[in-house]
Amino acid sequence: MKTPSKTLIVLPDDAPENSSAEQLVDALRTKGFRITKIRQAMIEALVNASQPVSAPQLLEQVSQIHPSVNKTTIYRELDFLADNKILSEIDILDGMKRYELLHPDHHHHHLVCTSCKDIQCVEVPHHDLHALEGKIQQTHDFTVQSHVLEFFGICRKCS
Amino acid sequence: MKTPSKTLIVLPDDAPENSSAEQLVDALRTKGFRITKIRQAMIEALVNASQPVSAPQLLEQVSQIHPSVNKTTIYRELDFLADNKILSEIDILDGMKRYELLHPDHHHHHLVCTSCKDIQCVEVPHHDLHALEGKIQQTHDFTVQSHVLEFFGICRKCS
DNA sequence: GGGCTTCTTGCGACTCATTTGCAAAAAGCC
DNA sequence: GGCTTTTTGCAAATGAGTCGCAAGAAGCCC
Repeated sequence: MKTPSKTLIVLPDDAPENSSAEQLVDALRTKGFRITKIRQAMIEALVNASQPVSAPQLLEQVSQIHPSVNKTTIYRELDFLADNKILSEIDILDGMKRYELLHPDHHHHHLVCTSCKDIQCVEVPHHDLHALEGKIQQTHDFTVQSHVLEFFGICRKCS
Repeated sequence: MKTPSKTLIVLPDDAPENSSAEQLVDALRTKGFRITKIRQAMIEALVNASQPVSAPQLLEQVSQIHPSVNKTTIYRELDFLADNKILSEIDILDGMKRYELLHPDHHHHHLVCTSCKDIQCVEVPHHDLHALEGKIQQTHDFTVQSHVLEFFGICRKCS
């Protein structure tokens, strides 16, 4: 079975980005927020990132363009971007949070290689999880707002 | 639909513990490990815990019996117990790991209340996740070793 | 019980992600 | 340009988790 099954959609590495830095910046400007050099640089770094990035990684990247950026600014900006639904936080259990662009129309999960720490995306059929969440709601009187589903293992390169 | 469905087994709050502190201690002794006062106290605390506990929480609990315990000991002991398949680690995204007894015959997930931080358990039908892992293996050349699946939302008391 | 070996523990210092308060700097707007 | 409000930098603090090492306890044999 070499072709992707109907219930598991492979995200090709060269999938077109569906939100560019300019679009995101414009949306923020429209909402009345200021567009500073650092905000701009962070959004660009995040748009260009091939994998979820951590705050320390972003600090290093942004420092190359704006050598005086402070880590506090990076953290505050990450919170700001997450509050504005531009970023989502993910946790690969290595002691720090990572961030990636939030694509409003598609929600995916990750394959984390425990050897090289590489992170791939997988799209999991959502009706299954939704059905499950519905059952949880009924049997546990619990209103599910979100979930975390990540897979850990060994990627092709490391196996 | 008031009765639990076939695919979602509710774990009642008063479910009998299937591993007592004595059994766990005996198993460790049989494997040749020493049973120290702190090891004993930690196992008891974990057996009696109604929810997954963090290292700082355990430190506080154990301190009440052994006021001189050091946090380093707590962390080392948690690693030891996890290595010996007595504990499993869980992550509710609040910045620290939590631990609970590992029940070899049943694997479950959690419902984390984002308001009061209460954690309930849910057993999720495993064949679904296994089927998914099999597909991931084929389509991504990725050998899945473990996964994390946790649900976040609002519990009955907080709604 | 005494002594021995090895496993555990306490201590102190350290790392590192993340947070806080405050005053200075920059953005957007008139 | 000047004003108001948002952002930023800095310095210091917090808090989880880790490390090296020497002292303390468990289990064991006599």
